[in-house]
Amino acid sequence: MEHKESHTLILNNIARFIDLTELEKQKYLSLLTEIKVKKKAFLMQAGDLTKYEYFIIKGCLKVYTLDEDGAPHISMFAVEDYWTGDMASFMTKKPTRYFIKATENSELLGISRANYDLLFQEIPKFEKFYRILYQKSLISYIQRSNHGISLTAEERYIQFKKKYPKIVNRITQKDLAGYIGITPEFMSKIITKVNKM
Amino acid sequence: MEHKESHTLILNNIARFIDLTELEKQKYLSLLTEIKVKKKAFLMQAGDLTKYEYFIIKGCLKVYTLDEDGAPHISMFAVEDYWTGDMASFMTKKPTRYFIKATENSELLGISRANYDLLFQEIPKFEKFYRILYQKSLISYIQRSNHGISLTAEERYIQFKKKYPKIVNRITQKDLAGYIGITPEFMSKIITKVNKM
DNA sequence: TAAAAGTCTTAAACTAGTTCATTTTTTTTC
DNA sequence: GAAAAAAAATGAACTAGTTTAAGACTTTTA
Repeated sequence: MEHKESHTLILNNIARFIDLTELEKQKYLSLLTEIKVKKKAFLMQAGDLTKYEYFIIKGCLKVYTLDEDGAPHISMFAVEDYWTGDMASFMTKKPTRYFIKATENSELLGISRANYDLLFQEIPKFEKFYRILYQKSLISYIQRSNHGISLTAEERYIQFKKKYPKIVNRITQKDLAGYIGITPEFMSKIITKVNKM
Repeated sequence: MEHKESHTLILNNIARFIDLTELEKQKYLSLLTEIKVKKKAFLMQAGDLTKYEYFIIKGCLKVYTLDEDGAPHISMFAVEDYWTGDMASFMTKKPTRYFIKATENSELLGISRANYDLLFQEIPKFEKFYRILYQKSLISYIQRSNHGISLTAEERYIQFKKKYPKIVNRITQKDLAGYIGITPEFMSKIITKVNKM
């Protein structure tokens, strides 16, 4: 059966780890909510209760916290075919400390907490999907947390370019600095230096 | 039914997220391997193929990599009731870049990759167990990777003491420095400073 | 399309964390 | 329980990254 483009995208993402029957696909899609968010608009702000976990169909968003001095620390950039949200807040139902802001006009599919719970009852195969999804995310966050404490800012920048070549060109240098964990001024120095190497 | 102490420990860990019948418990326990490792001995060294994922019954181990200069970067301390290993290498069946060394005489239960795969076939409920286990680990690694880039070494030390009060007293200052991501000399300075605050 | 707002660059003075070297204290080993 | 090995403390000289400030460039908005 033919699906609309956004549905094909998310079903392909899921098909990486589990096979669904046509009926299961329909059931799954019925649990999702379509969300559009314009450039510069917020999907989530600190203090909000986290309604959804999100899958990005189109666009780019930054996920960040603000420290006591008001400086942003970006924990991820979410683009097409990525999952994002604040899992801690989504699971505990406590207010989030994160902001999620679109850096481009974006289209997402969201799953609510109620539907997430329902999903496992109705299609237990999704336990496997999330088991593998979380396992892969875990591997990449373990590496990131090691790199954060063991590499210099310059090395982290080089790693980022290698790992996410397509994302580098879609974000500002300032936001990249917020992800690498340095000031925009020092980011500028690093880029100048690395580019002339 | 009565289980031996190490089995009670791991079954309680699993009972946090799923209920098993007595038969399932027996089946699960039959898939595990008992492992003992003496203080200063390695459970794993860079270059090894990762045979097991481990559950710690007793003792303490450090999981770390060595950088080009030979400096250790510790990614976790594993104590009683913790899970550890190198998930990336365990899943991909490629050699690990990690060392796991016992800092105390330790007893573990290991599950091999073959038995891990078998487990999901025989007791599909374990998909849920690992889904939740990985989800919780992910939440804590996301936080750690954010802290690594946004907090000062002193703040990371204070966080560590708050989060793992029992572990602080079981490890050397040098190893703690390797975890915080600083030199032992600077660790010494921070501790002196924080203790007189 | 002009003005406003935000981003990027550069530079000088500063601070957090490193390096290297030495001494003291604690732990391990025989 | 003495000797050896490892860990911890201290200090001086150094480097990676911050802060503040100002000017140039780019993007957004009316």
